[in-house]
Amino acid sequence: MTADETSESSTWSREQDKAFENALAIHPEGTENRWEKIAVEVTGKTLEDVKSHYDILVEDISGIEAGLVPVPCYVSSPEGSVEHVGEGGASRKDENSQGNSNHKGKASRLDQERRKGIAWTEEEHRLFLLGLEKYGKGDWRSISRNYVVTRTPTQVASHAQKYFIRLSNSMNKDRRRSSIHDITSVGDAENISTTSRGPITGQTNGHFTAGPRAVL
DNA sequence: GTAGCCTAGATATCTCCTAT
DNA sequence: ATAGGAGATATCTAGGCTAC
Repeated sequence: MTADETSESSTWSREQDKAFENALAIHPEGTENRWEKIAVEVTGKTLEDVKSHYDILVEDISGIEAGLVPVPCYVSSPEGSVEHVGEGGASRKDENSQGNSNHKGKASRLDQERRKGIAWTEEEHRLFLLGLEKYGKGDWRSISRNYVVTRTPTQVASHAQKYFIRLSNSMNKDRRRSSIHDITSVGDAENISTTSRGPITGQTNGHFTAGPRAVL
């Protein structure tokens, strides 16, 4: 994303961005007069503005999908926690749920294996939001494969879990520490500590659910 | 400086869906 | 009908931040 930051006419404030994201979710593809409705929601922006903003977003996604946009690559930390890239999700799960039901144990857990983990970067989180917007809630595999390629589906799901918890909590509590989950739209990166409401909630088609059993 | 609280990532387990 | 795969949810643990 660069275009909208350079040209003044297309400068988007955080609030506008959030309103835009909100509107996108509220008026999914297929909605009649979608862009007009979205433009109404985003104060200070015209129909053309929101359209071009969306185009930029789409271009961004295309670039990411085409591998043109470099993403941080944490292939294997010292402990080898993030190797992913591929069908990650199943990997560990297979080992656990498949045969080793005997050790729910931490024994094999290499005590230290659990620790830390690599913190999500804003970039990853934004990719996550993009993927969430495109594939919707539940399709962690696709999001992992096409957007947050540095994370396994399991990691994405875990991140999503916390994200949505944070989201629902933040509705009621203003008194929260800032966190990466405060970035609720792809253009919200610099606004981490502000009270952001206008989250991408995984509504791809106007419905909240994407997975077979929508909970959360 | 210390204690307590909050956040976030990882992991374990359960449930449901789909393929064979 | 069964097995395997995938997502959802609960819980644990570590680190960071805030208040005292």
